[in-house]
This record gives sequence, structure tokens and C-alpha cells, in this order.
Amino acid sequence: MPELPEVETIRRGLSKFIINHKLQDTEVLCDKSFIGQPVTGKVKSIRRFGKALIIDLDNSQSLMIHLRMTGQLIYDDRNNTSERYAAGHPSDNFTADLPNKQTRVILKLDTGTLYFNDQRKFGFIKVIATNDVSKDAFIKKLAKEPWDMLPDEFYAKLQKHPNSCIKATILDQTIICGLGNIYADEALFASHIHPERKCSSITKDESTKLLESAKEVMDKSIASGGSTMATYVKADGTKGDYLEKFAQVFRREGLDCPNCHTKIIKIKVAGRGTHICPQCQLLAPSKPQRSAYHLSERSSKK
DNA sequence: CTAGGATCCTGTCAGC
DNA sequence: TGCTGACAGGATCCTA
Repeated sequence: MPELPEVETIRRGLSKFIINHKLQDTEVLCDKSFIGQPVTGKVKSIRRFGKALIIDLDNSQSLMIHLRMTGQLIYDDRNNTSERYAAGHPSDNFTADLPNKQTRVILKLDTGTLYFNDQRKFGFIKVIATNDVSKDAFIKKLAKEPWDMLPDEFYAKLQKHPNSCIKATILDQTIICGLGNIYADEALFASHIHPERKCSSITKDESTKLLESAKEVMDKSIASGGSTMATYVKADGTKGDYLEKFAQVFRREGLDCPNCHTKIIKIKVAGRGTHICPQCQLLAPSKPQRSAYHLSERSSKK
């Protein structure tokens, strides 16, 4: 689940706690979640490549962490047992007793404990030589992030996939890096583009607007600490509130579009739940919305 | 090569 | 209450 803003939030928050502290021991509770042999060493830096987090140690080894859909990182400060830093997939784990059923890896540092929780086990921690991080198959394939991409470049990339629908294309990390299901929906809504439109139908102006919107929605989210809870947790922490504060369409089906007050609908695009305003995001100019249809047919059939 | 669908895994929720 | 199927903020693999 965590998309670029959430991972960036984790990177910033975790940096305050673990840089210059020593990773002393690793407990692997789920073999699938930890690739390679555990290492020890002092944390030198924490970097981010798209949705992947890299923790560099001073022994030229690094830990690559990908949270995928349900990963979380929760840091418990040993010196102050009531203090926690938690981010990733939002759940009660942030305040629950740890380790628990969903804890996959425990990283023990000299000043505290970093829990890697992951309900669905899609995420992982992988040991890589620091020098090889950029050669990692996943990292190597990543495209530029929206802030580094020029409008011309983005438009050219879209034209390379003329028959793909726009949403599937912007979710592809090798085309543009950082967007996930939330921010794809939000960016498409902000630029008034229907997610099922083929890339070949996207104009240069629309593509430029989409790129701008992607930056904007993610900037806002990072500024608010990611859409997930990411905070110092005492008895009851405050929640990261991107969805409540900024989401215009994501998980708002049945509610009014902030622009035109049409009811937001949920459809399926590229195998993913997708939220749109059927009025603001037209599939084709002045044509009835095939998709809204689509869904009612689908659900009444099954 | 592209585009779409199945798949990895666990948990939750709606509907019967 | 218990069962069943759908679905979930990601990415890869397989197929046509």
C-alpha cells in the first residue's frame, strides 16, 4: 500500500531515530520476508528509490525494504517505552503490543527495536552490498519520479504505450515512478482524465497537467506526513490524514464530487479499484459513461 | 515487443 | 452464526 509519500515519510521519520545507531541483531519470524543473511553495523544513511527504502550500514552492506501492499515499519524506542514511530499500511499494529502475528522481522538496534510487520507477506527486507544497490533488478528498472521528469519526456513515454489505458500506464514504475493506486486516482481526477482512456488519446496538454497533478498530490501528502498514520505515538497517536484532508475521490464512492457534486463512483481499471467523478472525467467527449454501467452490470450478474 | 490477467498471502467485510 | 466470494494503497510472471 505505501506509495512514494508514505515511504518518504518513513524515511524522514526513521532517520531521526536510527542514523548513527547500531543494528545488533535480527530476528526473522517469516523466512519469506527476509532475503539474505542478517548483518550488523551502524546505520549511515536511509535512502529512498521510488517506493523502496534503503538502509545503508557502515560495513558496506545495505538493507533494501519494500513494503508492497501491507508492510509497516514500527520503531520502538527502548529508552522511552511509550514512544513509537510508526508508518506504512495503517492498522492497529501501530499501537498494538509487538511483536504480534503479523510481525515478520525484528531488527534490534542499540537504542530500540524496529518491527517489520506485513499482513500479506508481499513485502520484504533484502540484504544487498551497498555498491550493488543501483544494480538491483528492481531499482535499476525504476523510471524517474514526477519531479525529475520533463513534460516532453512524460508525453513521449505515454505515446510508447498507445493501447494501454492511462491508469495502468502511470502505475507502471518503469514508466513513471512513485504513483500507486491512491495518487493515480487523485492525479487523474485533478487533471480531469478518465482512467480508462488510451494513452494515444491523451493530448500534450493533458499529459503535462497530469504530471503536474501527480507532483501536487504527492507533495501535499508528504507535507501532511503521508496518507497513513506516521507520527510519534504515545497513548493514542494522531493519524496521518491525507485521505481525510486531501483525497478528492479515493474511497469516496457515493459522495459528492468536490467540483460538480456528481456522485463519485467506483469502477475497476487495470485490475484495480478506481474512483472517478463520471462528470469531470469523461471517457470520450459527450458520450455516456460506459464504466458506471459496467460496474452495475458486473455486480448484478454475479 | 505489448497488454491483460493470474498470482503471491492473510484478513475483513458484505451478502446469503 | 457460518459460509462464500470479493476485495485490499504492489509488483512480477505468464499467456496470447
